[in-house]
Amino acid sequence: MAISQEISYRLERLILDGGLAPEQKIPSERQLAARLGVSRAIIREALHELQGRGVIETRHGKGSFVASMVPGSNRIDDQSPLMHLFEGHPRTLYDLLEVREQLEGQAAFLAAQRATSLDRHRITKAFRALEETDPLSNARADHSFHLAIVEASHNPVLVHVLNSLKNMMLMTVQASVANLNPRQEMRKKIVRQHRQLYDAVTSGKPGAAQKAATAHVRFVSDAMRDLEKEGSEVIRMPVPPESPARHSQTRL
Amino acid sequence: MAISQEISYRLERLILDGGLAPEQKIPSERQLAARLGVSRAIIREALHELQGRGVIETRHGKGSFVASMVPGSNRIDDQSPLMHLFEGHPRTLYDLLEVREQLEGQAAFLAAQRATSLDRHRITKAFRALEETDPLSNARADHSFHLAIVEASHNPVLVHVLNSLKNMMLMTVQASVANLNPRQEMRKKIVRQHRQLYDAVTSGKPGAAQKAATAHVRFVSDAMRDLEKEGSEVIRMPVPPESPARHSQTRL
DNA sequence: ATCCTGACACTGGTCAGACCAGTTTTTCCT
DNA sequence: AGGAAAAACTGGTCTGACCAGTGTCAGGAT
Repeated sequence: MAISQEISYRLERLILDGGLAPEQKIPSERQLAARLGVSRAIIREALHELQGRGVIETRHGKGSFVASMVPGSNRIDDQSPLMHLFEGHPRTLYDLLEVREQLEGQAAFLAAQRATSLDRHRITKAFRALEETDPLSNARADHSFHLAIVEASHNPVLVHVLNSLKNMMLMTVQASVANLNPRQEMRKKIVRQHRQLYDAVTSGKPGAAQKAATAHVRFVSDAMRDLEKEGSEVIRMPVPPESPARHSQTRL
Repeated sequence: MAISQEISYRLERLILDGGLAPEQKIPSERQLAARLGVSRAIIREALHELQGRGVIETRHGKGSFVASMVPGSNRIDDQSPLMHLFEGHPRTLYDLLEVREQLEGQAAFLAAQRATSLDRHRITKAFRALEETDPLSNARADHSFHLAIVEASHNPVLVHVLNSLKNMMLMTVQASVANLNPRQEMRKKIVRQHRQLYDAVTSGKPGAAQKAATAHVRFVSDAMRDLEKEGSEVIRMPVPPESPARHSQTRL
């Protein structure tokens, strides 16, 4: 393994083990180079690696600092590189929602057509949980609800594609919930949309289900766009990954 | 912002947009340095940043390569379990076409809305090639045509998702062409569908474009279903992978 | 005494050129 | 033609220089 990678690895370990606290300043590049007996270029490459990973931040003229991580100490290193792409490119959020709008609509359509009684049971369960859940853990309930519908589409490819987008979906759902929930009217509208979607799917109305799903995603997207205009922070930290027992998973 | 970060950003974007496909080799550090007019150290720092977030992989003596990651870090390629599913269960072909129908429709819709003159030029070129090509190499021309439209949607997520389905898409397109082309009436219909799609997209009619695209995919899907009933072999070997000169490459 | 100002000593950012170490291609001798 | 040496790639590392922000602190003007 390259030296720069060994060093980035060591530094990361040091930080994660608590040797270096968040916001704490990291020794200067020249100091590190001298102390570790390597050239400064190597140190810079190692730091850039950590930077790319979001572990540290670097400020010209000041130095490098351990990035302050989210409260809750979820340092579970995300498995999806795309996450990072995301953070840097907010526009991608809307690109994603654009695709989601379509796929969720299709999933709802197919779910309404194909859902078995077992599927409907799962969807109902998720829907109830969503209604009863406090807004805080709402993001996950929200996601579970949508997931149940997607799986009811009985299209493995659709499930797979959307599953690939899981992390990002979680993030957008999270973002939407985090930002939209505080607003009572928003929340009410969203709840109503969920109800419409639920009704359409469980009562077997494909067209209505599709409309409800696309409208829902569209609404969330538009709402976030508005929020952004107001200057609010839209992008949020991802929800810590969970791996719920996925029944469809076995089909893949 | 530092130059190295601008560069890593640009490369990232390039990859996101599908300009650089997974497993594809990135120009050598010295080439990039020369082409971008910066020192090699900068290039290395940028690459280390991308490396840190798992976007690329670097092999000593060989070069740097786009990590085979797909939206959500799940690869939907030959190594994917999906592919195995495929072999044993032709039904997946129709699941795939179901999703494609939707996404191609959306892509066509967006392309009709957003295509720049350059995009239209590319689409036109691909379309002409498609018309002039003999049925044998038609599969690739067909794919290129659809790809040009997808890229004109200017939605990186859409591009990337469809790009990760590339192998499977090629397979289906190939299957369709191989099976449908021999039948004169079929071929004529398909040509007419392509023409409709082309006209709608280049003349900026989103609704018509979407209809044309979904109808096309639907037609192909139905036609194959019919063929299957007749006992013909539908599934074919995938087209040998090629790495066509991607126009985005020049943006480096 | 207080407030500015400017020199200086930090910090990271960039560059040039060199050499080492793997990998691939080319060349040329057998 | 076959195979081994040589050359031409690739990334990995080092050195030393200079530029560009930031902070400090002494000294002069008020």
